[in-house]
Amino acid sequence: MSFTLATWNINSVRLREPIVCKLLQEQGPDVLCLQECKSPVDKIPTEAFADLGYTFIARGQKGYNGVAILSRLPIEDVGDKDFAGLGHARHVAGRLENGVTIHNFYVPAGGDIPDRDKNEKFGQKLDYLTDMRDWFREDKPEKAILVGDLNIAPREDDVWSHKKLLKVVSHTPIEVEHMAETMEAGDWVDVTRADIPEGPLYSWWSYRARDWSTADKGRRLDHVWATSDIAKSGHSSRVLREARGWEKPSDHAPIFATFDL
DNA sequence: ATGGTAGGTCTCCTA
Repeated sequence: MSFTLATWNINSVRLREPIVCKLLQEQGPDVLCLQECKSPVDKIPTEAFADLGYTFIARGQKGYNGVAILSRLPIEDVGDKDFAGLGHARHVAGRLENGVTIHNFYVPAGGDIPDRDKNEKFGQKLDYLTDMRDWFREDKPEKAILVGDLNIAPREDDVWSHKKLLKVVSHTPIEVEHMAETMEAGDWVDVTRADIPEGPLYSWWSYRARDWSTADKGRRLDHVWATSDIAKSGHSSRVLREARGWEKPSDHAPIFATFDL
């Protein structure tokens, strides 16, 4: 069995219902994981997605955060976890009939100042990653895929300027360390980078840039990981960069990967 | 060094 999975920080699923449908129609992923739905679950516009053959699993809250998994394959809701006890809707998991578990994450952005003494949100981000690490250590994931907006660009070629971003939240050494520990704890493999080892693969460009594509000051904040037992079945990774230029775009582009299992 | 844009909600918070 082969299935294609996509992950996309949608920055309001209600406002962007048309481009979610466009993605489903034009790209036809079997599973689409969304982050920053910014909607209570009962206000997610699921009817249009259902008409295209997609069921959904979601966790939501008013105004902030929110994650959803749209799927045209049968999928079972296998729960969520409130990492770091923030009380935010940032994680949900589903299981496909082939036994593969899909974790959909929206890791806290962490505010502007990369110092937990001066900025509580940065501490929460680090704590969130530490809690993920401890959970994966305790309960070793198998046959699992982890996707989402992890809000960290770990490698030098994951940002437009490594030097200029070393002290910018998303690319600081302490965040990169925390991410590496989380990966190691779950024996996760970065499928996107296993597939495409070199060069920029940005998935986010600020709304504040005048000409985002020409300036191309992007970061790779969105990730597709798989546990090492199934990571080799992942292939055909890509970023749908054009989606950043669609009508009323999200500031993130979707990432794709296909798994043969 | 600074400010720039976007979304949700209800006046400013978050990204």
